[in-house]
Amino acid sequence: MNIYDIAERSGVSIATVSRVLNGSPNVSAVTRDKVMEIIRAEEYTPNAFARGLNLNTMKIIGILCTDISDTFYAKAVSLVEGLLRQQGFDALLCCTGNDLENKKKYLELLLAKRVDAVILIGSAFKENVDNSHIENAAKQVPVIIINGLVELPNTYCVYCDEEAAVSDNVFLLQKQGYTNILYLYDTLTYSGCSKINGYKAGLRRCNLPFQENLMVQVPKSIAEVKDCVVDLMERKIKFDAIMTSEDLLAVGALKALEEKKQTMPVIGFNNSILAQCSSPALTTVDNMLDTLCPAAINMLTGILAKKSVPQKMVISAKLVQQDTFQITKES
Amino acid sequence: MNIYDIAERSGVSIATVSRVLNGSPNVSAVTRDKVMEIIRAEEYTPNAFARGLNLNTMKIIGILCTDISDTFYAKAVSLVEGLLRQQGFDALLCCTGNDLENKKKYLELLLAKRVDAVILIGSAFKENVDNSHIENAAKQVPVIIINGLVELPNTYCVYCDEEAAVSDNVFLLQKQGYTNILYLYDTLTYSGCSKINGYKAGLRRCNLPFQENLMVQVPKSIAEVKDCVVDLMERKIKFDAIMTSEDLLAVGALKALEEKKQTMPVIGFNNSILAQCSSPALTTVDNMLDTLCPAAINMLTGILAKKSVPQKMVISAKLVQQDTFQITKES
DNA sequence: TTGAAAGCGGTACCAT
DNA sequence: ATGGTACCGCTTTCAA
Repeated sequence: MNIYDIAERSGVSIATVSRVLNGSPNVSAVTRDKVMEIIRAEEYTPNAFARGLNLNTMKIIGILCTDISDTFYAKAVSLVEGLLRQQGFDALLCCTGNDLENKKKYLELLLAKRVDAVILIGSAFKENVDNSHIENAAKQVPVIIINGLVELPNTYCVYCDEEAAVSDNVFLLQKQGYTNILYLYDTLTYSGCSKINGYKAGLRRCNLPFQENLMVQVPKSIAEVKDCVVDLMERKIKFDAIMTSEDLLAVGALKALEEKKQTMPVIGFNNSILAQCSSPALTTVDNMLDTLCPAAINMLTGILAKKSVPQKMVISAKLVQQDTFQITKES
Repeated sequence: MNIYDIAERSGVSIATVSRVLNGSPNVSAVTRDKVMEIIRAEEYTPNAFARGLNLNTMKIIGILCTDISDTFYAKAVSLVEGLLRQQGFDALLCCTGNDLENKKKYLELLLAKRVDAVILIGSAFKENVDNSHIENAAKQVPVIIINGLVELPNTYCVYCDEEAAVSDNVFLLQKQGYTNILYLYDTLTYSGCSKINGYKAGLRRCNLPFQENLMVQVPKSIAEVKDCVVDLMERKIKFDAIMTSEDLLAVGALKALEEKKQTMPVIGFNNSILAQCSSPALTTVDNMLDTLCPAAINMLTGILAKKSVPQKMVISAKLVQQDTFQITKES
């Protein structure tokens, strides 16, 4: 069933059927009704490929993320997908993992499908050496980065000032007398590095020394983090508070503390469901996905509508105080 | 840049360029090399819409799930997306929520995009009354249901025997002397109902009475579940073990137990990351997504290759014993 | 091995 | 308000 069949059955030309389909005002009510009736009766749906070929768009946005089974990305994708749909777009999802070759390959796959734009979720897409794949992509379609920073033509970033957030946390901990702050991180993405910078900046701000052995890289696994932290404690590394680059790591740290029957402030990152699950509930940093995602989609629609939009938008994070650390009144 | 440009620049016809692009053997090596060189030099990518229009496929599979921010669905989508990509498909993601109207609407949106097949993740898509939308969809493309059961022409289901799993758990608990088992559930999807049936079947199997007030529906929120369970305890409802339809609910229950300084067996469902996060780590049921998803994709590729595949595949669940309940040796 | 040309199913311009 | 038709960029059949 195609537009020719509908035209024939309704006794009009395909041009008129097309007008009806696209809600053109230049159709008489009588004709419109007649055509619509046939369309409904035949349960006709226009061929999206043919439309795409003409209009050069199928209203599909490519979403790239490293791993959607990670609660943080899952939440981001969930928000983005919903917002895109509100705007009449579909979301083509592509999970790349952390391998650069895959990221490049998948980005090209998305572009080959002629998506209208690409949204990169997470800073894992900013490589430290070579961002040429993003640069090339941006030559074809707008590239929006959520929670990452890549400054190139036709790329737009919406992110949270995680560096400041971590620095602030160091400051808050120090203010309450915690001066040996263990910092656990997993990846060295742009975001990962920002947080480390924040950690160091926070220490400087508080005139605290940076201690090499208090900044440790751990695998992204609760059990392994737990083992690492237990190991640190058994090796008598001295620390009186823990900050992490991700809630998951903090949960591992909590398990270590529990095992060693110790207690100290712990601050996670991402305000994920894990922070509520752990016991005690984790104090964590909300990096404001609920704000970032709508902002990103606004940017996107602005860009596609050829409006002028800022290339960069920074939002400050928010500390969510649960059981593992509370700001005292005076601080 | 289109196939005509490439043809012109390489001094051949578009037919030949097309052959080169599609790896046809009927092209001389010389011609092939010449054309490929131009293609590379011009960074030409064939227009997917035009291809789609001809071949009537863009190799895109629609994925419907109710909520991808739920860890269970996130994991399923993650697996499915990766497997599809291995097979050269892209995934068009669509999160519907639980509203039937939305489910219908979004299913039609996917079909309008001419996806090659639809994968429904979760039993939430089997409505108790009206599954006509699925039936209609299946008239156009194969419909695969992961962890749900809908028996209609051109629909294929891969699911886990959750009823048996719950029943078995009741049996195991009873064997260790727990006879007043609280069952917490949230939704009454097909899966939700199966589990309830399993709970009742388990009780019958053990000659235990079904107690109305030990089967309670709760909101899908840790804090609210906790409040509910605390409330039950304060109302002196007697129970000595807890089973839930989802890990999240079990986490809430654990929080209640912690608050009331009580301890008893708790068994969650889904083997999600939440089960590892909670403290103590939750004993939970693995509904075998790692097996279900590959099986589903195998089915799908079989169907699209016009091979004969079974319409239904059932896999048994597996109890993952962590800290909140262990099977003793003799049981 | 290669090319010409007919579709695929729409959109939109130009007439009427 | 309506119709005729060129065109979007590719695949594929048929001839040569």
